[in-house]
Amino acid sequence: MAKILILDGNSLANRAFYALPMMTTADGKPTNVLHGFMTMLLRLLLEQKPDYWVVAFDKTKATVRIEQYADYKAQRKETPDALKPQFDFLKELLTAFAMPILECPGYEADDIIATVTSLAEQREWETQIYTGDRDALQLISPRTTVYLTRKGISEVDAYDEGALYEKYQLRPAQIIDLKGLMGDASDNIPGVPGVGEKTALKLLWEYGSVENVLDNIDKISGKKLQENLRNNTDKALLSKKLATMLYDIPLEINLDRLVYRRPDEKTFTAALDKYVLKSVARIWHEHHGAGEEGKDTPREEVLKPWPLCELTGEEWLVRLPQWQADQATLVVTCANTGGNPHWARITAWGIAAGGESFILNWTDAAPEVQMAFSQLLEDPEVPKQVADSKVLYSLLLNEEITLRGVSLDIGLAAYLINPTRNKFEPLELVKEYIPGAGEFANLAEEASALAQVADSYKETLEELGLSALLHEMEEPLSPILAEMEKQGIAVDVPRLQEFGQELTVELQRLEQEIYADAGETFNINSPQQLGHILFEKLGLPPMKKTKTGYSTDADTLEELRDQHSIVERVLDYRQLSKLMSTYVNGLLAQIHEGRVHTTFQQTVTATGRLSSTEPNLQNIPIRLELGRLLRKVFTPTQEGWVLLSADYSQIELRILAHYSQDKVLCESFSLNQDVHTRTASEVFGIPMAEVTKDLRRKAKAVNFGLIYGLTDFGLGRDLGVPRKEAKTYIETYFHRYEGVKRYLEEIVVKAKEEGQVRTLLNRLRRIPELRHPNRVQRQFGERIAMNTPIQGTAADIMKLAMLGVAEALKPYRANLLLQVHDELVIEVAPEDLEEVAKVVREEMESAFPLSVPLIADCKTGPNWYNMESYSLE
DNA sequence: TCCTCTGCT
DNA sequence: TGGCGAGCAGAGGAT
Repeated sequence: MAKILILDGNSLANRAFYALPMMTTADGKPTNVLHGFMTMLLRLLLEQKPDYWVVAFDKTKATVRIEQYADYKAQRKETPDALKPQFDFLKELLTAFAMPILECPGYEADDIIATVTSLAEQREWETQIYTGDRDALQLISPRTTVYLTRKGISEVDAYDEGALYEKYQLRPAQIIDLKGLMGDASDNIPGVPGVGEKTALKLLWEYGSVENVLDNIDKISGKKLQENLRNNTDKALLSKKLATMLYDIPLEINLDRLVYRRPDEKTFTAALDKYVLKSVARIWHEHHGAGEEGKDTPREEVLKPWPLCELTGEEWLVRLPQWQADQATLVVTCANTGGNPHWARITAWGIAAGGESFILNWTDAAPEVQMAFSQLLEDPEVPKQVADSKVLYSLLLNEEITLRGVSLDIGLAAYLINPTRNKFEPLELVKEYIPGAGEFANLAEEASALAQVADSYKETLEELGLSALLHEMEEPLSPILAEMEKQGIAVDVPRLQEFGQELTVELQRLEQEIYADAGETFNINSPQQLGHILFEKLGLPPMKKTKTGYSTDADTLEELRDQHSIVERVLDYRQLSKLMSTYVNGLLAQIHEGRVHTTFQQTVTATGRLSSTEPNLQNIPIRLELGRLLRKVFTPTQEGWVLLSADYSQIELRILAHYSQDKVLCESFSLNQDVHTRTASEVFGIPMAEVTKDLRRKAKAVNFGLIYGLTDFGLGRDLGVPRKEAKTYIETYFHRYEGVKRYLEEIVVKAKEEGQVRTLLNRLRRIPELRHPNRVQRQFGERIAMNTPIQGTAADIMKLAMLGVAEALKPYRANLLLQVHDELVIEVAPEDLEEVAKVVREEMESAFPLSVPLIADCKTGPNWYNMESYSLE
């Protein structure tokens, strides 16, 4: 994990000034701050060996906080004359030291620190903040520690979550509440009169936050205190706001630029001389001097490619069998002809083994050499470490080689360690542990760099308890996905073209009618132009706005449907045009020899689901009949075979039942009831037999909402009922399903404590949003905390099921084709259908035992549209 | 490259 | 106080 140090320049300079005796150069320039600051900096460099670091400074006096509160920092003493010029000297010195400096007009160093911290959190870096300002304690997290100066600046106290709790019994987010109540004399933040640290802490222990304290004034003991709180609610809330560090300052910050770099010796020495900082120079040369390699060698220099060993054809024929006999661990990378891995060809290999690196030109290799390397790749006993095994499986299938013995997929490892990261190129994977790594000159360097980080990945996986998930689920899934992609699904091209022609006719007709309605031609696909026609020319009432103008989305148009004939036509046009562009044309462009070969992305989603691209076969229309017809074009590849679709019934609600152990929900599944009908019966207080369609629909929306982190707003919008009504549904639901309520509350509390959630199979997702100062962001984090264990566990179970199904299908004439989150699509020879359906269902239902039954329903048919339920009983 | 819109679970 | 159910991919327009 990379480490970043963030220093509060103003705060530390102030501390240094008051802590150290006056020092001056011969011509009278004050230098005590320079001395103190640089000493600290060099010590941190030596002891902490940061990969990245930065000093933040206040830029000007006019801060956004003054706009909020005119007296902000008004009391503050004028900066002493001996300190003032030292800021410029210090910045000059730091620049000579190649230390990154950040300033932002109108904002304080605090806000820069908060912003950098939040960026570092996103990258999951270990973050250390050095400051004398206790406000920074609000930034503490599992990966962020705040070091507060004690006595001058040479001694610091480390505050992590534990230390903070020990000292104040507060969570980091409550620091701003503390300030809100007690204020801060040095910043002239008022707080509540008569409330000091003692009282503020007592109130927070009891009520948690400023808002909650103010909501419960009546319950607080002490008449005077009650009165003070009552008369100063504004001050308390304002003070809290002033103490909140701002994350979203208008400053482009590229964390990569904050990488530690060794200063240019001459420049730095000259600057030290200028300010006569002899002891600083001595420390620098003692520990960081030119001849002293290794002591503080920045990590960017650690990446030393293993020596490149060039082998002749004969030498390869000796070396390859040798590796195979030794069962040597190989790190393997390759280059290919580019484009889609489903048909790209491998051109060269990079190999790292035993401290040496190699390049094998594949295109021109002798057949014997190719054969020897193939054997190595196919030998399950020869462990291979790779960056992206699924792509490698695919590429090797094109060479008619079956890769076996992948012992570490570093890309998948990185995904499990942080499923929200989005870069998985080898260089990015290497940078995680060797931050300064530059571009690779060739494949050998790439392989040797990967080899040097492989163990670090393994350690991190072990620490996070993710090794089993990697080796027993994700890695074995990769070859299965590669096979599914390779197999592809057949598309009835003439039928698709015909469908496209029908759409085209309809589209042209609608287009003309819309132009006639509008009285002019325009681009219907442009929301902007459409908005102009609807709301300006035709005078329809705008319902809502987007960032760039009027909203013209389906909800809006639905509201306006009756007001003008153009509206319905636009809705129809949109539907058809989506089908035409995305599905007809999109699909036709992806067809190779009558089939489409999607790519399943295994490292994209934050929850552990797969995603599907080029083409996306996980969003083929089904809801509306017209779109659903598209499914007719998806057929088995072989004449006479049939498609089998098996999907989990209500898997997410079953997982919720398992997690929450809610009596009603569990009973509902154990009795195999229709869960939405049962919910309607509970919420509306009527027998199940009397539940109407409409009540069931409402209950269904509630059940769905639960999984996503229910809000009355969202439910109300979905059901088209007032928010208040939605609220009563939710309240009644939670009254009847107390276990669910308790579970959802507990998971949020736990997530806040740990800053992360896990699925049943231990998949991890960190949720930095939970400690974001913005409440909207925080609530977003809470919904993630509720949804991810459920959605992620469903993804886990499906992946386990796929491993079982793939194995179970081997004896049969059947191919796994698609996974659509809770559904598997398989093509199968009709004579094997009965048995295949049986084993698929068994594998899916027994993939992972929950405390309620898992049910998979099978359907079968000649294409993906005409599917009929298939049951064995 | 971002935004809006729409398709799926 | 205003803003919001979760997770994705792709097309087309505007910038």
